[in-house]
Formats: sequence, structure tokens, C-alpha cells
Amino acid sequence: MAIDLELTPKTKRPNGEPCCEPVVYPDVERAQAERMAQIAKALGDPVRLTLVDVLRKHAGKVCVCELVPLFDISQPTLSHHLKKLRDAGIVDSERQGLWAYYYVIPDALEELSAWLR
Amino acid sequence: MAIDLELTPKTKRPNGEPCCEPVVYPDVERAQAERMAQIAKALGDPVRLTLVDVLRKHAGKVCVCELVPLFDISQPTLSHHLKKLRDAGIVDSERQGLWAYYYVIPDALEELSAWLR
DNA sequence: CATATCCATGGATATCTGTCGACTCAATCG
DNA sequence: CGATTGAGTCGACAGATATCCATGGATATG
Repeated sequence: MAIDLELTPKTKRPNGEPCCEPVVYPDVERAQAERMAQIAKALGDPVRLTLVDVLRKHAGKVCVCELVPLFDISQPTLSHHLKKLRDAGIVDSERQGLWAYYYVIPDALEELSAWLR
Repeated sequence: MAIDLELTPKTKRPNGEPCCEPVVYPDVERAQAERMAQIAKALGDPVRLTLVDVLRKHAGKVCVCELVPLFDISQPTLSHHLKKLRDAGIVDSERQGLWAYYYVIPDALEELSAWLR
């Protein structure tokens, strides 16, 4: 790894004293962290991440039956993954006749993307 | 939601025929999707995401005992979260005496960040 | 109208995850 | 050396997750 760190030296605290006060605090608010973590969690599966990748570029063009053969999972399992993405607010779907068309909600990934940057 | 989609019309397939061929394929390779999903999964918890946020800006300045009071979790649980981040290749640590200093590995988040963009 | 298709839902099950308390181990201090 | 501290590991356990099969509901086709 070999990274150049300047370690802030510490001294062992005297007997019985409470631990050192935290000197740093997160920049992200708790609610913001929870929102972003929820998005990240939904993306934390290869199938779902790939789904988002496909849907981002082919909104309105793909029905679920065309997504199934892209993966080694059953159709109900794919439906469950899509539901997870829906619940996380990343995608939504539009039904037309027998078919369901999914698309990525614009800006759904923006907050996380900006934080990562 | 109200997004402007142009849906590609489909026709029900004839009896007994195999499902429509997929017309789209993911742009991400399977291995790339797995790498990014692993990173996203590690970030998919508010505690870990906040840890990364803190460590990104205070590398080498914070020991674990200072991180604990930032959250409502026990020290072993925090250690466990740090291990998850280590296993995902997001952070690493340097031990000096009694203290362990964590830091975010440069570029660990780059691939996911670029994909999200 | 009967039947087949697309997709979602529900139940079952094995595995993974987050959390804790108890413990271990190395390093420090007295 | 003996006691204490920082931090990682272990075992346990409740809750979440991924997956399947079977089913159900709506819609299209003939």
C-alpha cells in the first residue's frame, strides 16, 4: 500500500478517564448518509447494477422478458431485483399492455455520484 | 413520475416459441459489474458511508477510539464495519503502538464514481 | 370465450448481515 | 512485572436477503 500518512501522535489516557474526545465529525448529515447508503445498497449487487446500466441507455426499449436472458436467474428473481430498485427510488416502470418498461429515474443517482466525486 | 418515454411496441410471441431475443446488452463487463457492486455494497450502510466520509478528509488523524463516539454502536461493531471496508479494498490501516489509523485508498472509489457519472 | 403470455406476488429455505458481550493480544505505563 | 488500554476476533442470535417454484391477475390472440 505504502501511502504517505502523517499520523497524529496519541498518548494513552490516564486510568479511568473517558476516551479522547472526537476531533473530527462527518461532513455528511445523518439523513443524507442514510439516503446515499440506501442507493448504494441497491446498487450493491451485480445483477441490479447491470440492470441500471442497461436501463440507463435503453429506457423504454426493453421489456422484462428481454432482460431475463441477460442473467442466470429466473424471471421472478429478476422481478424481485427490479422491485428493489423501485423501492430504492432508482427506477420506475410503465406498463403497456402485457409489457412493463423500466427506466432509470433522472437524478436518482446524483446525490451519491456527487458525494463520490 | 411523468417521464417522457418512447416505448418500443412489442407483440405477443406465437405459441410455443422462445422468448424474444434480447436486443440490448450491458455496457459493463461482468467482472467490472462485480467489482463495482462490491464497492457499492460496502458503501451500502450509513455507518460505513459516514466512515469513508470522515476518513477521506482526515487520513492519519483519527484513531478508532475517536470514531466510536460518532456512532451509536459498540467498538467491536465499528471494528467489524472497518473490516468490511478493508475487505472491499476501500480503506487500509496503519498500526502505531496501541492505535490504528485508517485511511481511504486513493482511487478505490474511482471506477464506481466514473460509472455513476 | 378459451387459452397462452407477461409480469408480479407469495411461500419456503438457505445464506448473509448487523449487532452485541466476552474474550484475546499487543503495547504502554507505573 | 502487573495492571490498563486500544483494537481485533469469536460465538451467538435476530433480522434481512437471494433464490427458487408455484401461483395469480391482467391482457392479448385465435
